[in-house]
Amino acid sequence: MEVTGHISGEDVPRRSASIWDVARVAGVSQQTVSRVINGKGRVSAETRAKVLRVIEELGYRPNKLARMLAGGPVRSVTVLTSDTSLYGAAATLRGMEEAARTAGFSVGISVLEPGSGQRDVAERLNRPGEAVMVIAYDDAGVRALASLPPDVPMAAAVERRPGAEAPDPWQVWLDDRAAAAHATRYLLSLGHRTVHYVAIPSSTSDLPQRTQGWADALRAAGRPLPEPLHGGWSPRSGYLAVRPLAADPSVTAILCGNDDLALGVMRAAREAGRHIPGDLSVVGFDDSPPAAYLNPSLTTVRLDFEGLGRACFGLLHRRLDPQNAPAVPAWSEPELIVRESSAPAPGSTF
Amino acid sequence: MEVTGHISGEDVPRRSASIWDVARVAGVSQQTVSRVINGKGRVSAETRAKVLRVIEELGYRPNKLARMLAGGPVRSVTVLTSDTSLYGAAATLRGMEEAARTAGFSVGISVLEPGSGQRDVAERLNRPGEAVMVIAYDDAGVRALASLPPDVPMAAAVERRPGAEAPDPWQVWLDDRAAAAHATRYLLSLGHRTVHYVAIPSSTSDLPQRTQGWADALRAAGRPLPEPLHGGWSPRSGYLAVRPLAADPSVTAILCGNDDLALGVMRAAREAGRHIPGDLSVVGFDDSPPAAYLNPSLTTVRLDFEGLGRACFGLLHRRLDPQNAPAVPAWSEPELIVRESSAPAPGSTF
DNA sequence: CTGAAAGCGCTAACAT
DNA sequence: ATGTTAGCGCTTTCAG
Repeated sequence: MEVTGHISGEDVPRRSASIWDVARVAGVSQQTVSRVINGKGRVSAETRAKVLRVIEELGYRPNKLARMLAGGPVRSVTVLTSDTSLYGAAATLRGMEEAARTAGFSVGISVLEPGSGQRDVAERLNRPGEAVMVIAYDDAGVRALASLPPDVPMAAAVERRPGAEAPDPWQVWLDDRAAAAHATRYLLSLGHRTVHYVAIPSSTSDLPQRTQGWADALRAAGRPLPEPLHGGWSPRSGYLAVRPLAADPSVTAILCGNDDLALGVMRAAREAGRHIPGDLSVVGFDDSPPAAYLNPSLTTVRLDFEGLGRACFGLLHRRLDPQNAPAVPAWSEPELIVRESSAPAPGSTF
Repeated sequence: MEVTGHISGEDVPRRSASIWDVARVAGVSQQTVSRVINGKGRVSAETRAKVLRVIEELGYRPNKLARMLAGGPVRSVTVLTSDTSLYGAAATLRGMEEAARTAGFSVGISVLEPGSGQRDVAERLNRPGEAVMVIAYDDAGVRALASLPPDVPMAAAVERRPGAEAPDPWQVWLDDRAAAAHATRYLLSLGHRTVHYVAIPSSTSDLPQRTQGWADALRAAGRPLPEPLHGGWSPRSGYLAVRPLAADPSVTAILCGNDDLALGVMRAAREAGRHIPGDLSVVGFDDSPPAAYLNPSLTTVRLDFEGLGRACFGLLHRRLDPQNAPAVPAWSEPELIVRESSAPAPGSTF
């Protein structure tokens, strides 16, 4: 047999270096290596240099698992969310991540399945007591929030629960209700007799915030309150929800629970031969990136999801470390962005 | 001082129960509890029942960290991806998750920052040797893939590297090149003299697959090859990239690197007074959910990202457990979906 | 400044 | 069928 061993047997370590290997090679105690890594406790410059050199040499990387197990500093958060392809959740997530990363936290994400139970949620935590953020805009998120063990340090971005008198101090939300009311009043001000509403799925058993705001405004103005239409999250669901009404000339203004629904609604209306905004005004919710480029461009409520996500992390940070965490950053209130999809009611004198 | 202690001192465990607590209360050894939990080794039905009861009582939940540290079965994957708000990445992620969850793996996600370096990627792994999937459609993803330590078991969804003779067996991809060529030939067949292209950012230093496919088709047909336009990922970037050309009547067909770009392109064209598809045909890439509902609805290349994600996990699974992992599922090839945004060239006799 | 010892919660290998 | 013994890789004590 030829001697080829020394080529492939190039001293490849079977398993990556541990803190002990570094200590051994550097000729110091394992504890000293730990000190160098964490910058805690005083170590002579010389020793530190040597240790760092060996770390480089061996390609040593600390094992997070072990560190956490041993009760090291937390510095990590898990975000529980469902369906990252929805704009609101994705944008909130971005805000959370940015803030967490900036504060030196590493962030992991775990996606909730629609059918996930209580047991399942607990299962996702690496260890009891891990820090968690929840994006609870839909049913799965709300359930996850509810089934989180009470001892875990957490903060959540939620749809505000209607009538919550003493809101959980570890939750943040946008004032969807006021925003929906504002958008509705805007449409009424254009001369529309009433406004129809296509709802996104509710995260609560009660009326969702956006639906309530819409109803608030209609009631306050003494206008007829149509039955809300039930959409999902997708353009397709908006299309299907509105198709039965699309041709009805008495329907002149539709508010949608999100921009994707609005897209489907506009298509259903066009297919029914109606012109937007001439015959029908459509207003969305979210101001997602495509909204400004649609045809017609979409009047919509801009929501500061990223800011909300940053604030949510701010809350968590203060909870974990009340002494040193900076103040929770503010976020923007919802704002109506008027574009091409809304106009005075047909036949109105505006 | 009044005696209120027994009210608040309600025996609340300061820290959650460990396997030892269960063992102690159940009057068995800690190992027996482990056996019950994992269903390994024989335990008498009686003992098992008692242990389970105590587990329930104490609300005991195993600590994943400790389990992993101790070398327990892996059953967990981390997905590295950048920007989950892009349709392609989000859909791939969904496929990966579904497949992994189905196979009994828990999946965590870590989002790559655009500027993340080599060191940073290694940092995200909980322990050396953790199983990883990478979604490498953009620069950050490709860099992460490259800087992954060679010993980690991984699989990746990638844009195919041009000219890769021996493709990595742990990678999956869609044939973007052929799909782009097909879409381009389709436009030429409608009588367009040539086709312009708005590119998404490249993940490689070489020409991206979609750009190549487009060029392939043009060259094969002996048509002029315009300089590709460089877009980003957003509708806005498509809008900005095309605006300079939008009014040019010699531009009658534009292929876009994704649907969002196409949205921006269509708007730029309309603002320049051009009618779609009468004056200008626009074709997208991805067939994202909104595509069918746009005005006009978008002709686009449907890409099976979810299937690709499932296949990617299949690959990883076989790598981790060649004996028992099922065959890697197939995924669909790209398919051109013709809708309203494309039509015969103006003045053509088709 | 540095080292030794104990233990985080769990599983795998040996006992019995 | 169950218990005992080692670690996994790290961070806290506590001693020098």
